[in-house]
Amino acid sequence: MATSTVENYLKQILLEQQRVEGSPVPMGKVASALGVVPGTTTTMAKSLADSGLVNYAPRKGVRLTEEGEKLALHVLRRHRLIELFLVEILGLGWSEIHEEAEKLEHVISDKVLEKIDALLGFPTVDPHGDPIPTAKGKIDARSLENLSGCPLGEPLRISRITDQAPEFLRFIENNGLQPGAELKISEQNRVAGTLTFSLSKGKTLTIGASAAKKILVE
Amino acid sequence: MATSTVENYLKQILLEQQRVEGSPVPMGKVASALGVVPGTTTTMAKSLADSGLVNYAPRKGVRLTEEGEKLALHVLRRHRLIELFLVEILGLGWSEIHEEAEKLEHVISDKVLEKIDALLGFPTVDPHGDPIPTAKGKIDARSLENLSGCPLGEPLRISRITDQAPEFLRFIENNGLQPGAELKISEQNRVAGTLTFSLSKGKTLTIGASAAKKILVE
DNA sequence: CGAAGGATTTTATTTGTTCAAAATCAGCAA
DNA sequence: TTGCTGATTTTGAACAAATAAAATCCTTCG
Repeated sequence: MATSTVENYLKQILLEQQRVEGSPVPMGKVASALGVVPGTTTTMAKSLADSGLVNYAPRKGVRLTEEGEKLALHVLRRHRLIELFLVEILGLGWSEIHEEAEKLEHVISDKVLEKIDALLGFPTVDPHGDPIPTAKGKIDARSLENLSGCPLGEPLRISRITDQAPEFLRFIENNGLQPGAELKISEQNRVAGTLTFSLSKGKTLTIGASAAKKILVE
Repeated sequence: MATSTVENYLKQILLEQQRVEGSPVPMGKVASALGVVPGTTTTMAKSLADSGLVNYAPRKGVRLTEEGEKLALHVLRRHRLIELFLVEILGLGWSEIHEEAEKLEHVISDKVLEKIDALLGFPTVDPHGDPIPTAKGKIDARSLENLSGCPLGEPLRISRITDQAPEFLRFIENNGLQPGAELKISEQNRVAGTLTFSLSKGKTLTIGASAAKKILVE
């Protein structure tokens, strides 16, 4: 059985590789995502390759095999269902659930997971709007626009926040920018790197381009 | 911070030492309770002693220090609250919760634990009737009689089952012997080592002395 | 082309946890 | 007292995961 460490590597590789289609994930990316020194990931890459979970090309990077991806998706499913569970059932704050889920995802059995899934009514997205893989390993791969690339004036609905950092999430929460919130962009200043929009409740807000990139809408 | 392994040792030592008041817990007991070879526990005992969590007397055994006991009680609290949670909220079967809790108890944060505690209405016993230590580390130490030492004819109420083995718990469940069930002993055969009693619903059951010892009543 | 720089891999160590098997000890029995 | 037996400790080795620092390899730039 895969250790927590292995599960973390696989999950992280999955997350990295679904953002750059096709090419292998460089070891440096994996190392910084997991907070270990690069040397460690090289060692791990070899051992994952030995177990048939990734394809490893030295000096290039790794890519999940079919089996590795299946496992990674299962970990991701656990992670996201747990996050939703923590918010919906236990009433934890938006910004604190990621770390909790990070630990729980490795010890929750399938039995418990399916109970949670049922209790939540078989949801399809987690609190950040990230899609929850199904038990069979299917995941909604629909790609959304981020705020900074949207036309002015049109009504938009936030559907996903792609940054789990507590400070950022607290900012999102404090300003009512959770998935589901509706807004209209009123002004975009490319030079200043800012973007101004109004929320449905009339409030107006200005944020930087880097923050806007982390907010996906439809 | 204590690793899962350390937490397991402490919890197990606590469980052993509360059943034999005063004397140190021999290493052999610890080893078999944790399913490791005796040599391993000797090594661990020394390192726990170095951290000030136990007092270790070579060839005698270990005893928790105040600090060790505090930690152990906290682990036990997590374990028992989680068991109750799994039964009450997620609807898991009686006999399958122990193993689940065994893994979860090491990754649940205090924050989550207190949410669970509140959700359950601040319970004092887990599904097996075992007392749940408070957040402050107090535990109900009331000692109960076991079935095999009780007088005939008197009405008794089951309050605790002291064996977590799934097969035994399934037996208990199938015969309606959960904590709360009421019964009257009708016959005790010391020679045959059996004990017969009738449940409130009129059903009559005969069990062996070893099983009777694991059922505590009041 | 050749050197510089950044990313990656190697190598040698460390930490935590475990096992197998040999060595030691304590208490009891003859 | 001697010796046995069963419990405990020691010793040597393994595995998973990580680090630090030296070595190596691409790519690109002058």
